[in-house]
This record gives sequence, structure tokens and C-alpha cells, in this order.
Amino acid sequence: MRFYLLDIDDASEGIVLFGITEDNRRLKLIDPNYKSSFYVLPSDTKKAITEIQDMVKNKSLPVIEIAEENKVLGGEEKTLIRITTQRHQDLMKVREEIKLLERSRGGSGSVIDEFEYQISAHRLYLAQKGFSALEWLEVEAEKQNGKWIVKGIKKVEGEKPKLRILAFDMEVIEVQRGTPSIIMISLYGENFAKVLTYQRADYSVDSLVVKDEKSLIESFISIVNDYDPDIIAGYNTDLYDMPILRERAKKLKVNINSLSRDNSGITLSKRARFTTARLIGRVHIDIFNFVFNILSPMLQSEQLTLKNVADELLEDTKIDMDYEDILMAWDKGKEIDKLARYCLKDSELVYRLTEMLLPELDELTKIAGQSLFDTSRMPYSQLVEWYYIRKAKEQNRVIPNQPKFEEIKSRQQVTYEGGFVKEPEAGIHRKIAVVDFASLYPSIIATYNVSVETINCACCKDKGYRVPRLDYWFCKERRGFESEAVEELLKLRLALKSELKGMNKESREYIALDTKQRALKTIINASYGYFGYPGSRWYSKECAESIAAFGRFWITEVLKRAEERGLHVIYADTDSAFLKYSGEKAQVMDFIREINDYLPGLMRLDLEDFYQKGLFVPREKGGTAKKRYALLDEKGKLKIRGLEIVRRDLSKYARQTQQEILRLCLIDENIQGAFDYMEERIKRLREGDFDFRELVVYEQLSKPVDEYKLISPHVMAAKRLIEKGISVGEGSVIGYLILKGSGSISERAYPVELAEMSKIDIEYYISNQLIPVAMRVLSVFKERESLF
DNA sequence: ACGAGTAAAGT
DNA sequence: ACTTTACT
Repeated sequence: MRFYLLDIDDASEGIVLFGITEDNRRLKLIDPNYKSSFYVLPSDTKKAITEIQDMVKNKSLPVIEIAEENKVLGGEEKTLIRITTQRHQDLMKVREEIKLLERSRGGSGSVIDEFEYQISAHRLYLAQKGFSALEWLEVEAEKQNGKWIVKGIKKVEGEKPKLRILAFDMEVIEVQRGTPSIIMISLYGENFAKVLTYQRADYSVDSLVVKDEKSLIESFISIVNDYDPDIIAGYNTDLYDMPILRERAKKLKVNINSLSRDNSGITLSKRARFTTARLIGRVHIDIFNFVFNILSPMLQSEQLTLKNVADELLEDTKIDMDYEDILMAWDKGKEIDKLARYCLKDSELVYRLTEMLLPELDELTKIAGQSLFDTSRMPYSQLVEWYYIRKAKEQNRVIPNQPKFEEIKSRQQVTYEGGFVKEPEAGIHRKIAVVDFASLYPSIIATYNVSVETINCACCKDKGYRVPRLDYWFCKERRGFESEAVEELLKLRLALKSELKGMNKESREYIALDTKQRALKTIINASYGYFGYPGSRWYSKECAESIAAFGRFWITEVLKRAEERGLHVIYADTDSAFLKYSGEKAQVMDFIREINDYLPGLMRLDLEDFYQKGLFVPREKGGTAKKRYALLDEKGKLKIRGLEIVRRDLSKYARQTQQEILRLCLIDENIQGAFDYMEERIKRLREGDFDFRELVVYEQLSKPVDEYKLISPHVMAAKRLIEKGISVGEGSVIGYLILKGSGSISERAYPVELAEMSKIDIEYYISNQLIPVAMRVLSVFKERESLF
């Protein structure tokens, strides 16, 4: 049969595969043929095998096979010992014993190290076989005692089947402190929208009113069973909705086992810092994870709330209700229909976000070669790592171990020099061309064979690729693993990009290929960071350092050659250069062509865009600020980087003032008007003509409140929230206002929830926010009027 | 523990 | 010096 893989799990009978058949049935298969094993690196193979055999016999270890196997380890062919155990759970136990043969553990020293004992069976199964969730498998299976048992299995091509997606959202109130109750649950799917609750009212949405919380949960379970979704989606449901649902169901004695397809209910597992909630056999996607891990750098939102993310990605928004409103609605029955609409709207937004983001998740899943449940929760580092693990398996390589805690700690201490940033020339510049390298660091990795096993190789001391100004080189004899893996993705993406060029942007094919291209970009761009990431299995600070050094070399080379061609360099940062062209644009295009003829391998310089004008502002302590500028493109659109306008640690009022001043100066070139505008904004503030929300400053807590040595305003505001019993902690974004009174600014910082609006210290906002921010732009003109 | 360094600014 | 945020 043909089988589309959705989810995968480990069980005592074997690997459990959940998926969809060609005739659209949901099916569970068991593959009993996969045996878990791990590898031992011996110093003396014969001796190690004898010692292991003795140990297995004497301690009756559950080992079913001990075999020699040739593997690639650290770029070398090596003979390793493969140890296969009865069950996957036995791996760790057996490894603990074999570890005792290491010399450092007091053993004879016949064993040096062990590998692959810590990876879960189903993940290794996928990597080993080259299978991935959301791909088709050709399966030969037999029914035995009501279970489908896999006899043979291989990968095949096929069309994407239609997945059933169901989004949900719960409203929870605390009747007593610390005891949450679920009062409402909404569900949203294709042609399906329903609200469940237990308070009677005249609802304007499709609703089911039941008698209490217990029957609410029962109805929810029964709807999920009827709809039988492949994907259950929510927002922040790993940490909030799922644990509460599980807790309440337990308390109220509701059986929720059928939420999953293996009748195990909700499986919560605590990882290092967060919890995940699995519904084995279905895929629970918590969209927040993907937004937080992958999309957040691309988003403008200050906080990644469902409201902000929906506003930005869907251009649709939540219904406005805060916790107090929800309590009022429930307790007083006032606006309870609004509550129902609010709850359903959340599910709708989650459903639409899932529909929108699933294609990209789908592509990432196939590159990483793991389950959708896992990949939807992976940070960049994990996506790269699983892609490498899959490639390593293809090449008969041993997967390097994860670093131990101490190793991570010591790796964190090491830093190195990064990108080159040129100090810009302050003021206004005209006719600017911005050029940048296409994927600079990844193209360096591919071009210079940058890999853990090719750095400072013995064979190329005199002839390897030399790293500029550092005592490192890369091998020219053997291809490096990471370099080849990154090159493969780069080439795939280049092929897709050129295919996309002639296509209709609205077409289905274009959108599909573009999504694939974006997913590749995500992993490609993380490859450099992964070398220097302390938790990496393929870690090499030297490689990361070398990549940055090659980067500095090439950007300065571009700057030097630009000046030689009469293109004046205004600014440069890491992989981009701002060039002033006096004559025609062709001058720039010629220059780019010339550089590209000169650049090695996959390295390429592109034109980012042409700009009419650019503005660079002075720095507080002299000189010109780096990473802070505004550009005006040829369509009259402003592109602003680093300036206070784009920072949340300034009030909106100050930011808007700077934005308008910038517009007046850069677009209208009305400097007098800009000065007048600043004065008008100050006057308006003094006259009380503003909304207090425009003065709120937002800052994030990066650790628990009591760990701060320095009490900055947002920490003080957070402390005041905690005093009032409002829980805030690591990661909370605190909005605060500075009020009148005595003492330092921190002492006068109040959270917006507790601040008295009449006491806002207007003069603080004028002297500390408005004037400095406005003058940062205006000072350019005061001192350099001659530019106009 | 869950990509990196460079840089600016405030308290 | 510590902390946070933004840029690439």
C-alpha cells in the first residue's frame, strides 16, 4: 500500500507509523524490523570485542548483536563496534556499562568513546532510512491480530493529500487563585466553526451549551473524534491550553485518551526550558513555536501575541477583550455573546495562520527529515542539525555526540571577531547604490571547503585555502561534510530561483517553488551560526571565525575596488556596501559584473537597490553612528534601520515625532518645517493633547526579576506588578510610564496597568525622549546646512 | 541550551 | 558595568 507519513512514535513492538493511505484512510502501522543500536569506538578492536562479550555475558546485558562495522568518523574510515540491543530503552543502560571500559573510567582502555546512544529510536529510524514525515512510502504490510505489521518499506513520490486541520482556543478563568476553570472552547476547521460553553445566552455564532465544565470537555473530545483532524493547531497551546485541559480533565474525571490516535491522550514532555504537548498520531502544532523560533526576526511585532502576529501576517485582528472583560462577561452575563465571538475569532485566526504557514513547515520538515510535530518546534540550530544528521547517515558517517553541559559552558566563553562595519559619513548623501553579497557566509562555507574535518588538515599545510590574517587553512584534497551539505542546499536554491524568474507570480507553481526556496534559505542562513553555537554537534569556533575572516576580507576587497572605480563608499556592514555613484547607474552595474568575474566559487555580489537619498546621523559621543540610517528609494519609500523609530524601548510619541521629522527633512527637504514640527509636538505634550498609550515604553525581562543587580525602569515596573499579584517573569514585556515625583527615573517607573495618568512626567518625556531623538536627525542639518 | 558578533544607548 | 535592542 501507499502510505503518507504524518507522525511517528516508539513502542515496544517497534516503530509506530501514523499516516494516510491512498484511499484516504487514517492508519497505524508497526515496523518491528528496526533494531536500536549504538556505536563504540575502540582503541583495540579485538580486545574491546572480547571485553564487551564478557561483560554482556557476566552482567546478562540485553544485547542481541555485537558486530564490527566500517564507518566514517572525523573524516577517517574507522572500524567501530555496533551494539544492538533488545529494546531501545536498553541502549542507555548498556552504554553506561560499556563506558566503564574507557580508561578514564578505570577500565582497560580498550574503548575510547560511544556514539548515537542518546537519539530516540523513531528519529534515528527516519534519518537512517531517509524517510520524512509528509512524504509517501510504499509499504508491504500484513494484518496480524488486528495490527498492520510492516514487512517491507521504501520511499516513493506522490501528490500531497488534503490534511484535515482543526484549530482550537480555550477561555480560562481562575475561580479561586491558582485553580483555573475552562469556561469556553472554540473550534475552527474547513466549513466548521463552533463554540462550546456552559452558560446559556442568545449566541450569534454556532454554539453548543452544555451543563458544566465536565461536559464541556466531553463535548470537545467528541467533536475532535468526529472531525478526526490530522492537525490540531493552537497558539501557545504547548504551555497553556494543553496542560490546563489535561489537568482539568484529570480533576473532573473525563477520559481524554481519544484526543490522540494511539489512545494515550495528551503527552506532556518537559525539555530544557519549555514543555511540549503531543497527541500521538495527530500533529499538534503550536503556531507560537514556529513564529517564535523562525518567523520572529522577520516580524515587526513588539510582542509575539496572537493579536500582533495576526495583524501583521493576516491583516485581520482579534476581537478586543482583556481578562477583566472576560471575567465580567462570564460572571455578570454581560456581553457573553461577545466573549463567544472573541473565542471563535481566535480559533479562526489560528486556523488561517496554520493554513498560511503549513507549506513552509512542510518544506522544512522534508529538509530536516523529521516529524512535523518536531520540526514545527525546532529552532534554527536543530533544523540544521537534523539536516546534517540525515546527510551523515547517507554517507555512512557516525553522528557526533552532543556536547555535555560543562563543554557547552566552556564553549560559551570563547568569542571571536565578527563582521566588518565601516563608520559612515554623517549627513545626507544622494545617488546611492546598495550592493550586497548573496548569502555571504554560506557561500564562503561552500567555496572554501569550510568543515570541522578540513580545517588545518595535515595534507594542505602549504597549499590549502588560507584564511586571511589567521593561522588557519582548509583542505583542497578532500571534500568537507558541512561544506558539501551547505553547497547542496545553495545549489538547490539557485536552481529554484532561476526557475522562478520567468514564472507568473500568482501561479500555484510559483508559490510552491517560492515556499521551498524560502525554507532552504532559512536553513542555509543558519549554517554559519551553527558552527559557533555551543550546543552544536558539528561545532568549530575556528570554522566560524574563519568564515567571518573571509567575509571581512571580501567586503573590504569590494570597498577597495569600488573606490578604484570612482564609486565612493559611504557605509558598509558585514556583507553590504553603500556606494555613491556620480554618473549613470551603469557604472554600478559594470562594477558588480567586474567583481563577480573576480569572486571565487559560489560567491556573488548583487545589487540590492538604488536610492535617491540616504541619511546618516551622529553618535552621542562623537563620530557617526553605525547601523542607524534612513534611505529613500526611487519610489519615494523610506527604509529605516536602527533609528529610534524602529525601537520599542522608546515611546511611540517620540518615535512618531522622529519619523515625521525624517520625512520632512529627507523627502520634503523642509528643515525649518521639521524644527517647527518638533516644537509643536513639545507644545502638544505640555498641553496634554496626547493619548497616554503613546508614552508607554516597552522592555523585555531577560531573566527573573529578583536576579537583576541593576534596577532599571522596566525591572522596577515589573516588581510593582508582582506586588499586585500580577505574574510576570522571564520573557515578559513590560510597558511602563515615568510619573512625576522625586527619586531616580527607575523609582518613578510604573507599569501602565497601575500608573495614574494625571501624574505622567511630561517634562521627562520632552527632555529624555523627544528632544534627543528629534535632534539626532536635526543636528545633521544645523551643522551642515551647506549640503542643501 | 536551543544561530553568531557588532554596535548604540540608557541607567 | 549592566542591560536591552537592533543590524547583518
